[in-house]
Amino acid sequence: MEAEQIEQVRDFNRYYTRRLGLLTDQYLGQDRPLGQARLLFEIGDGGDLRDLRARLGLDSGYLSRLLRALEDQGLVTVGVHPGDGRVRVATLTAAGRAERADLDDRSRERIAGLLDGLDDAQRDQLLAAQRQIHRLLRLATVTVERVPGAAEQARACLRRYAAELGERFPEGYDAAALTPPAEVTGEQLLACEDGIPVGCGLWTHLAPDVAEIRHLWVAPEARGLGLGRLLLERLERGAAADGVTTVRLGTHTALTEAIALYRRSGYREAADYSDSPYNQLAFEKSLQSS
Amino acid sequence: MEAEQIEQVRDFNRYYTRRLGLLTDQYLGQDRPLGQARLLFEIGDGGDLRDLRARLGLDSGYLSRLLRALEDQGLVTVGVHPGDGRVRVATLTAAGRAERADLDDRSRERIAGLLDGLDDAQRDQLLAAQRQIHRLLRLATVTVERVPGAAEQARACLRRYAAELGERFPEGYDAAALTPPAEVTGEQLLACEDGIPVGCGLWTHLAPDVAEIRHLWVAPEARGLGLGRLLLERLERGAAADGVTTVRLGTHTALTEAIALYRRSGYREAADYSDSPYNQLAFEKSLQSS
DNA sequence: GAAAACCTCTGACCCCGGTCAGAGAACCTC
DNA sequence: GAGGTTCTCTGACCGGGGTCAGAGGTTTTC
Repeated sequence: MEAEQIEQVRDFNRYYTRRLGLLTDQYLGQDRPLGQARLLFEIGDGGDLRDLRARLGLDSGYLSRLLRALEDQGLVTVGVHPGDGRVRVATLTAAGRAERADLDDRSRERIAGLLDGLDDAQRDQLLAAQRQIHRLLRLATVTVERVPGAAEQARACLRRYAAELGERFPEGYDAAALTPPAEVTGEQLLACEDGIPVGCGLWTHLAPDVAEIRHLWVAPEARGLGLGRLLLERLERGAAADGVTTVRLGTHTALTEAIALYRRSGYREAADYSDSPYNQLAFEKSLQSS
Repeated sequence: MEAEQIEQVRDFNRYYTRRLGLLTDQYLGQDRPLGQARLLFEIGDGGDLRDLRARLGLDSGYLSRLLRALEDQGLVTVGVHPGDGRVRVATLTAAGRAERADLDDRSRERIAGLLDGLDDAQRDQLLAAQRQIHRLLRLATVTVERVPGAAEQARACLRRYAAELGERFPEGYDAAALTPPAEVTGEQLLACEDGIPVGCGLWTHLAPDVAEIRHLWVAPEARGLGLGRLLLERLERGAAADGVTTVRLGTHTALTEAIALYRRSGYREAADYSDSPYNQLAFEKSLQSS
């Protein structure tokens, strides 16, 4: 990686935070301490203090005092949780909601003021570039790790996968078919974003030089990042390193994005090799060592 | 402007600042208060306390205490200004320079760690998108205002313009030729970024329905933003509103970017209308009312 | 029903960023 | 050289963010 690229990113960050400081921090800290403002937003439609503390990462004493301040201003009421007398819940009063909406408006106005200086085409360019950066940064922070077949996080992914297939297949889906093989002879990968699982995939041996890729799935909230391609490439690389020269996989005609991904990645339709009723299409790819 | 666009910008800002908080603030405030870290950077190769105060916007008492803290840590020495005994100057010690370099490195490493998750093509995309945003934000914050012909900031622009022409014209340039007409019958525009002049331009009447555009210039530090085009459009719009149907302008063959801009903007080469020796090329455009 | 676990609040405390008033030294002007 | 100006430092002060220990309730467990 070039030092110049790093410098450019730093420059951009400097510029952007400076501009943003003018756009964001000030609007929040208008006449209210920042902590209070953040809390006002986070309370939203009410919440346990326990939750709020966790979400904002606050000390219990600190939170308590912030809430008192907001209560004194008539923006918040704190009551007892109906189910558990130890827990307390905060809710916004009408004045609190108005105040929050007001902060929100001011923020929006600032952004509008900025966008005002651009014409339509330029605005579209700006938004497109932002989407691009957002996408790339998310992708860059995703970690992909090898995990044992029984890993709980991987199973959680498979459960979500099964639920999705049940919705998407016209004939429904029997979750039993997704159970991972008793022992994975290849490897299973788990993708996490900020510690939360957002994708998985595995390959096993069908023969010493033939592998099957299965359970390749990306969580809906992480789609469009290019994570499917990333997982697929890692799986292929792992298999190739293990002597595999041919990769097969089966899929269902309802999974159109997956099929498109396979085609883009060099897979060609092949004779069916599986007896699963859900594998309506079979694909194959030879791995050239590179 | 669509509410949705504003929301998207806000979302991006939220995401980016969160990510950046992990990338930037922490590295600075590693084990040193933020104020001290900023000061460490700003001192650089030494500087008057007076300057530092102005640049960082600090109270003299506060600065004094920050410096004491850094001095106690052996990172900075404060001496007397050779020329003026009242003024004091701060310089980094070897340890101070090392510390600064260290902070710098840590920042760089964070960025490198982020970019690590991307392949070459994605990195290029990221940088391109950042450049795009940077450009558009700068353009969005530029203000363009009508100013009287004698405005000091406009004259400053013209002086810089003349200096540049002197360098770029093989035959040199006589600054007298740039003096604005005694009275501008049209209007003069001044573009400023953060209050600093970065461009200018004006039009005057050659006849009731014919205008000449002159002194269209963009400061080197603001080139590539699309500011030239912006100024040109505003001038044309202003002239059109005043009944002008034909705009003329003359330029020099050495000013290739300007010529390209005129061509892009619908100007066609025309017969020379001016007697200025620097106007080697003449352009003309009819304004259709729109 | 007693002990343990859980949740919240209170008071005390810390550091940092920031401001103010005034003292003191050096400089400039006349 | 007197008097005003400029620059810096010191001490005092404030508010906000943040942490800690412990008191006091409520709930769960045994």
